[in-house]
Amino acid sequence: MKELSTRDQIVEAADQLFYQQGFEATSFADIAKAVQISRGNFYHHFKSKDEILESVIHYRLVHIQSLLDHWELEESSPIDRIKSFINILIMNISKIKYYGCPVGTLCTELAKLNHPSQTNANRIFSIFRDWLKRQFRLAGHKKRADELAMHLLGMSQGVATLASAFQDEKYIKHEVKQMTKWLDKLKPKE
Amino acid sequence: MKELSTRDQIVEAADQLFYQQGFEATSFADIAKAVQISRGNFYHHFKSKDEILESVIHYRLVHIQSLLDHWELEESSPIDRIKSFINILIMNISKIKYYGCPVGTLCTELAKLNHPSQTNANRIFSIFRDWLKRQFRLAGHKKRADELAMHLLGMSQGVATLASAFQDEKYIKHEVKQMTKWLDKLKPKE
DNA sequence: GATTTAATAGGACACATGTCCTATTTCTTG
DNA sequence: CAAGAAATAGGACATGTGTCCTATTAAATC
Repeated sequence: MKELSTRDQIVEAADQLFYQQGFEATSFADIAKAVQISRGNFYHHFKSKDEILESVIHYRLVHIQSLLDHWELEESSPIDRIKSFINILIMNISKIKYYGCPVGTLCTELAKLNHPSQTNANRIFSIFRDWLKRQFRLAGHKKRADELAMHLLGMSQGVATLASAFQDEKYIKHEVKQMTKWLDKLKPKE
Repeated sequence: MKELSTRDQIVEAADQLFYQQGFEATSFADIAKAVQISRGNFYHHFKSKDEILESVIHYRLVHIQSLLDHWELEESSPIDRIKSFINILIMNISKIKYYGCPVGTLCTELAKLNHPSQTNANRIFSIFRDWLKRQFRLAGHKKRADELAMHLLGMSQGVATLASAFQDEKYIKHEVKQMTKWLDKLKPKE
């Protein structure tokens, strides 16, 4: 059991709550209650709600980057790395079933709110996009790398959205199989 | 120019605002201002915000159903009908670029709010799903009909989500082409 | 034309929320 | 140990929101 600073506890609690309830629907009081601190203490660490959001986005950026770095070392072939990406859907299947994709749902909400942090949140998508692009390029898809990256990103977004609407885990599993098959059949054209 | 009842004006304004700003982020005052009526008058037509939401969902259900019915009459082959569905992404491209899919984003938000109307909103997805399923079956895909319907629904959801995150119309157009190609290459297995 | 019903306006009210302030406690540092 | 800084608590405040009430006007019905 790690000893986390109050600030980190707040960020982690906010991260979860923003994911499960949405940013707007999550109040200061909600987060304070989750961490079991007073609102006053809260304000000592974060001057505003937007500041928490910034920290949560940064927290996610770092977390995801380290995940991708890990795969870069762990898996030997680019195709296997991409499969690790696809497998996120399986790893988080029970949460996705209820709350969809944490990245997609946040970006969508911030877009509607026209929130200043919108651009920063979209960077999370960009990290995935660039990483996937890199893997596809390494796999020999020189010119289509970005196109394929976007396609795969879009697929997983759609799966997450539908899965949460229909609360259907079986659908996720089936689509993951299809995506893996699609990946294996992909042949470099150049 | 049609003469719309105040009630219908409210529903249409709420429909737009819920799409562009989200349900939670849209206040009574916002809708009242859009229709240019007082809050008092407002409350005469709708007792609560949830009641407006119910009406908006019903409004969308009816609208979409009539759209699908129209395609059923207009297009002769099931494949062409499915292409009409795919083409929604092009018809609404400029709005999707900013706000994503009206169905997906609403269902996602209501899921996070754990809102009572969640089930009703998901019915919009079901209308599309059942209709697509029907078309695929007519096209000869007996056993895979629902699977293919869900796949196509998921694809378009993903496209809408990513397109709004990256504000990229070109991506939409490209994916639509891919989907159309995929559809043409689909061969019934039985 | 008189009476009832619907529509509209504008304000009142309770509540939650983000923000901020001021004490008190705990920790750090010289 | 003493002095300063950081952390925590709890309450104050303005604002916005959903809800509701009471008048006044317009429409409909007999």
